[in-house]
Amino acid sequence: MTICEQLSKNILFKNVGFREICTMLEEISYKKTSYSKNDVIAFEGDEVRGQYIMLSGSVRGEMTNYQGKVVKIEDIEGSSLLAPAFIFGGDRHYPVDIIANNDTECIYMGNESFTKLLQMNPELNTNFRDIVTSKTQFLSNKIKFLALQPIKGKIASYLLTRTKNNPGNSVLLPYSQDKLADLFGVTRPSLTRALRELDQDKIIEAEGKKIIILDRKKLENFIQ
Amino acid sequence: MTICEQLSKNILFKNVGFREICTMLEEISYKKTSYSKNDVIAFEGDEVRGQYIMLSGSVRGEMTNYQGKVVKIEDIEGSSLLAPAFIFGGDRHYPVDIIANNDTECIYMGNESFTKLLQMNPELNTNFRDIVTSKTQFLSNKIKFLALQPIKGKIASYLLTRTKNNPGNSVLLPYSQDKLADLFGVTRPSLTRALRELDQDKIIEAEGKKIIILDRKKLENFIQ
DNA sequence: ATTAATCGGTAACATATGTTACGGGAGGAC
DNA sequence: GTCCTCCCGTAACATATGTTACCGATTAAT
Repeated sequence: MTICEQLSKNILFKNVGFREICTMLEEISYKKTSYSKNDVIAFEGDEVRGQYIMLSGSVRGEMTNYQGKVVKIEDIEGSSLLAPAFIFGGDRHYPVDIIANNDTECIYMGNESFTKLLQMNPELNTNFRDIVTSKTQFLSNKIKFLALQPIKGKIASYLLTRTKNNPGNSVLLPYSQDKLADLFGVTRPSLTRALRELDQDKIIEAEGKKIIILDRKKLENFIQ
Repeated sequence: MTICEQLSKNILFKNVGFREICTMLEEISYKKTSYSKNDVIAFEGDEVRGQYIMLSGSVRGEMTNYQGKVVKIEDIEGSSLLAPAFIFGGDRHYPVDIIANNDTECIYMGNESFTKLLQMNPELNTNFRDIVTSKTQFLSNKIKFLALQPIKGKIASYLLTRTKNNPGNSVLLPYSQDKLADLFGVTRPSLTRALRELDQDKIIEAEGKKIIILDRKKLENFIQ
C-alpha cells in the first residue's frame, strides 16, 4: 500500500481525495519512520519540532507519576496524529512518552512543512481543528476519571462505559489487571482489592479478566 | 465602550481590525448577556448549543469530585471564549460549571452563527485553533498537577511556577488557603497540614498568605 | 518436558489524605 | 463596642491507597 493510500485513511485527510493527497505530498518534505514494539517514539518533555502522522500500527501515551509509576493516558490506534495539540501554541513539548504498542509506521514532517500542508486545503484545517478539539474533550474526561474519583468509581466508569452500547452485563477486560491499573493510575494490588470488595458485595462478579455486572444501580452510585 | 471595541481585545479576534469586526457582527445574530458575582453561566453536563465570547469580567470553571467537593479547574479572565473545545466534536456538553467571579459580560451566538463567523475570516479560524490548542496544553498540565502528585508536590509546583520569572523567593498567595485547596483538589486542613510540615522542615516559611521559599532544591524534589 | 515469565489473589503494614470539630485572631457591619 | 463572619491552625480519628512480599495457576519459551 502506498503512503498516499495509507494517508487517505488518516483522520487528518477525511474528505480529501486520494489524488489530492498525492499532489500535496509531492510539494512537502517529509520522512517515513518505522518502529517496533516498545520503541519510544518521543519522550515526555522533548521539544515538538514537527508532526508525526500515523500510517499504521498502534501507540500509547504514558505519563509518569511522582512515584515513578507509569500511568497510561491513551492508546492511539491506526491512523491519527501524535501530540497534535503541541506543535502550535506556547508549550511545544511532548506531554507524554509516546511508545509503539507494536509495529508502527509514521511519516514525520517539520513544523513549517506541516503548516504549509494545512494551508493547502481548508478541509485539512477543519480536520486538524476537530482532532485537537476531540483531544481536549478526551483530556477533560480524563481529569474527571483520574483525579476526581476513587478506585471503585474508576472501575464503575470503566465497566459502565464498556457496556453502554451493549445489551449484556458481562465485560471481558481487554488486558491484564496490571495494565488496567496503569490506566487507572493505581497499583495492581489496590485494583485487585477493589475488585474483590465489589465482588464480595455482590455488585459485580469478577474472575480474572471476566467481569459480570450484577447490580448496575449500585455500580452507578460509585461514579461522581 | 462598544461591543466591537471590546471584542477587538478578545483573543479570538487577534490580528483582526476593529472595522472588520463590526462588519462581521452585523451579519451575525447574537445576544448580549450579563452576569453578577457567583451567577452560574452554564452547568456541567448541559448541552453546548453555542459559543459565549467574553467581553469583560472574570469567570471560573469548576468540577465536582465524588465527595461533592468543588475543584476549581481554571479562572478565565478578561477576553476569551467559554468552553471553546465543546462546540464542535462528539461530546458537546459543558465539562465544568462556569461561574462568574464578578460582573461579567458576554455575547452568545448559536452553533451555526459561530460557524458562520469563523468562516468569514481565516484569521479567526487560526485563532480559534490556537485557543483550543492552548486549552489542550492546559488540561494536559492539569492532569499532571491534579492526578499524578501528592499535596506537597502540588504546593511545590505552584510556588515554583509563581516565582519562575521572579527573582525573589517570597510568594503572596492570591487567595485564601480555602480557595487554594479547591484549586489543588484537596481539603483545607490537609493543605494547611502540608504547609505546616514544609515549614517545620525549613523548606518554606509559611505564615497565612505569605510564603517564603527557603530551600528551592528540596522543594523541587517534591515535583514529579 | 522443563523452565521461565506472567498473572491474579492475598496479607500485613505504612502512608497520605479526608473528616470532624474546636479555638482564636482579624476585620467588617451595625 | 459588640456581633458576626471568614480565615487559619490544630488535633484525633477514619479511610483509601500504596508497599512489599509471597503463593499458586496459567501461559510462553526453550
